[in-house]
Formats: sequence, C-alpha cells, structure tokens
Amino acid sequence: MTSELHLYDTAARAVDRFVPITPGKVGIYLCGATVQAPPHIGHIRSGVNFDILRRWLTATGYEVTFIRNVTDIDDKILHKAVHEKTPWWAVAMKYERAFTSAYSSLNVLPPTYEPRATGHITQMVSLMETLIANGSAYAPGNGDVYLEVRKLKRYLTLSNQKLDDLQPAEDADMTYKKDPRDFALWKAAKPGDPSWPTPWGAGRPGWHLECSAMAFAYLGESFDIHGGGLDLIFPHHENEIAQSEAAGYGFAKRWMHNAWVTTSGEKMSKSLGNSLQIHEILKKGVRGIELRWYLGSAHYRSMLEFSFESLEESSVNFRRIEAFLKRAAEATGKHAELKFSQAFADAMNDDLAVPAALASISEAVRLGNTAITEGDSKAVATYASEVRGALSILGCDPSDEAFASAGSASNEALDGLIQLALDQRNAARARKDFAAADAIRDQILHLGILIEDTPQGTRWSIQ
RNA sequence: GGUCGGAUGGCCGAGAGGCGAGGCUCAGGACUGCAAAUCCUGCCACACGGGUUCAAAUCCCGUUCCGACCUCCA
Repeated sequence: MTSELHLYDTAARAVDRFVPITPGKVGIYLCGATVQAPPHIGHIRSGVNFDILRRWLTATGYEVTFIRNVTDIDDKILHKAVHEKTPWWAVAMKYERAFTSAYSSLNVLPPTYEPRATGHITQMVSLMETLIANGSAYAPGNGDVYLEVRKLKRYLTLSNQKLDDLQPAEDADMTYKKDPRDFALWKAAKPGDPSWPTPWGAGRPGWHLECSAMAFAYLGESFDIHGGGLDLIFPHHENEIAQSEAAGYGFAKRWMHNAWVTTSGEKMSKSLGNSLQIHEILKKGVRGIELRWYLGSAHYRSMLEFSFESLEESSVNFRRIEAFLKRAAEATGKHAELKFSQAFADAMNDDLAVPAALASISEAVRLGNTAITEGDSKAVATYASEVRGALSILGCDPSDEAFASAGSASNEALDGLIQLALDQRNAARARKDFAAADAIRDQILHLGILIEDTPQGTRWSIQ
C-alpha cells in the first residue's frame, strides 16, 4: 500500500492531501525569472525545488503540464537597457539565456512551455477588457489601467493581511488612482519606452498581469499548483489572485512557496550585494550535480544557509553515494534500474520531505555496501536500483546524460596507460616489493588518480 | 504599526508529546603488506524562564536573539 501525496498549501497554511482537478493530470504554474540580471543560486534553488516536485509527480504516474514563465519586460530591464545602451529586448534575451544555461547545468528539466510576457499582450488586453467590463478595473484616461482593490470580494488571503494595515506606498501617485493601494495592470507609455496599442492607449504591462494572462492561456481558469519564491507572496501572488478572481477564474487551487538561500542569516539578493551567481560557483570546479544535490538537500520550505564549507560537506556525502553506484555496477556488471523504496516514497509524499528521503538513500547505500562485501549481487542490484531511482527523482542520477562527461576516446587511452602502471605495481606487490608498489601508487595519486586494492582486484578512479 | 518564519550536538540538517533521522568531521575497532574504500562502535543535542502531562526538543504562557514581507525580489 503506497502512501498518498500530501503537500503544503500557503493559503491554508497546512499540509493536506493533494487531489488533482483532473484525475491523473497536474497543471503547475511556476513564476520564473524576470530577466534583468544573471541568476543567483536562490533563483535556481526555486527551479530545483519545483523540478523535484515535477519529477516526483511524473514518477508517480501523473501527466504534468509545467508552465514556467519569463517576464521579459519590466522597469529594471528598461533601466538596464538605458544604462547599457542596448535595446531592452537584447537585455532580456541575454539574461534569459543565462537562466536557461544555469537551469541546464543543474539538470532542471525544461518546462512544458515557457511563455514570455511580451508574447501575450493580446491575452493581457483581453483580460483587462473583462476586468473593466465587470467593474473591477478602471482606465482613468491617461493610458494606465488599475485594479480597484476596494471592490474585491477578497484580497490578501495568501499573506493574511488587512488592506488597512498595509503601509501605503510613499510614492503612490494619486493623480489617477482611486486608492493608493490600487495597482497598475497596464502602464501608459513614456517617451522612449516600448509600447503596445490598447483601447486605452499605447503602453506596456504592469508586473502582475502577465502571470494571470499566461496561466489562463495554458492552464485554464483553474489549475492545480502555483509556485514561486516566498517573497512573491505579496504583492505578486496576491495581485495575481486579485486579477484572476475578479475575472471570474478559480485560479490556483494550491500555493507552494520555496524558502530562500541565505548567507549570514540574510536573504540572498542583489540589493544586499550578497548574491552568488551559479556560474561563479561552477567556475570554482564544483560539479553541477553536486551543486544541485546541495540546493535540493534541505526541505524546500526551510531556509538554506549557504556556505562553501557545507557545499563541500554535501558533495562528500554525494560522492560516497556515487561511488556506491559505480562499485555496484562493477559488481553486478550492469547499470542499476530506476526504482525507489517505500521509505523514499513515504518521505516524498510527506510534502517532499527530501531530508527524510536522503536518510532512506543513506540506509540503502550502507546495506548495499555490505552486500558488495558479502558478494550478494542480487541484493546489490536491489539497493543500487533504489538508490539510482531515488537520485533520478532528485535530478541527481550520475548516469543521467545531462551530466555526462565527454571524452570517452581519451579515456580509453588513459585506461590503457593506467593499466600498464597497475600491472607494474601488482608485479612489485607479488614479489613483496612494497616500496616500489607504494611509489607507483603515490606518483599516480599526484596525477589525480586514486588506486584502491580490493578483494576483486585493483580499481582506479579520477579524483 | 501589521503579517510571517526561525534558534536542534564540533558543523550541516530533519523531526513536532514517549522509542537517539541522516550526513559531515573527529576518536576507537574490524578488514588490509600499507593505504584507500567499506563496515562496526563512540561523541546522548534541541535559545532562556515558567507551566500542562505518567512522559515535552515537540503543547501552553512569558522572555531574549535572528530573519523576511508590507507594492523591486526566487
């Protein structure tokens, strides 16, 4: 009897059983990047966390439609374009590529579809027409369009705030707004800004509208899960809910938010100057698979306090698991199949309890290592399958071609050379000339190759 | 002012009334010519003060400290 998937819902502030709208299918909308800077590890943690959710849903038989948007127009992109003397669309494309590359380095699967805001102006205009027609929004005549928050049946249900408790924005322009908390669906074009024609004048989208319009376009009026970082709860997600519900849509049935990556206890962000970009870490020689293992290892709702020390510690742990899979393959003569244990499934079904899932992997590795020592190849195959299957769901299967290393031809030559040295060394060992044998081992170790003697013979690996 | 998190062993990091998650480090042992790897054993922690209970890291009350959001944010 398998356990059933339970997930946290930010709106309910509780974990409860996941029941899809349509049996067997799941629609997920994840707020992706506003492409105005290269991704830091916090952005990619979000990608990894939701990638794990998606992989788990897929592994347990759901057909997942995963939409992750790109917001390719906003104030910062326009500012940056002016600053860099580059067209705004070139700025957006540059950083979109940086995000794509970072996701790919960490084996985050491409979404089913990745809609860009600027490609969905028609859908946004249509949504605004609906909102104006039913009295939820107004166009004061200057080209802006605002949502009238006082008219909403409910508002701020995710962040559990009261409208009157909000600190009104100091810079709220009351020339056209009916209430300082009304937010812009659409912004009138300023000279030099890109713009699109609408019934209310030329302009560009406000920040929140694109997600409501695109979620509707690809997932319909109502869908299963909406995800994003904790800091999007207010205002972004509140305003998405406001727009979509005012338009009469059921919108997201469940809200999931990942916590931050912190340094010195503080949230990583560009404005604090403490952000760490993915490519900076990879440049230090950290493997993508190890960085992913680290970012995915904490529970998605817990803060992850980043340090290179704990990253290295996590990598040591991963290499032990990886080494087990390698030795298991040698012992059984084949790659392990992809399976997972009940303990792993129970952990994942409990709101993606990855730390508990990791404990189940460690247990399987320990038992599998013992089975290798005992020569029980059937047991080795069983544990290796469980480990590899679990790793695969976490996106960290070492045999995944996403992490494949190149150069198998040169490896053959290397293999021959090392075999030559090993033959020499084993000859020395046979005549009990251990000084010579150890000298060979030490010299090879200096070249970065580790030699290990096992009851099954001598094996080598690149450090 | 409003809303919301957090504090766990040398370190990372789970758990949420009873049975010591797991990992890393370190120490000892087994195995080994020696290493390495592996396995075994050990290192009995929950910010502080009260309370509830047969039993509290977990529930309640209070305190301290850290952090996040309140219209830029993953």
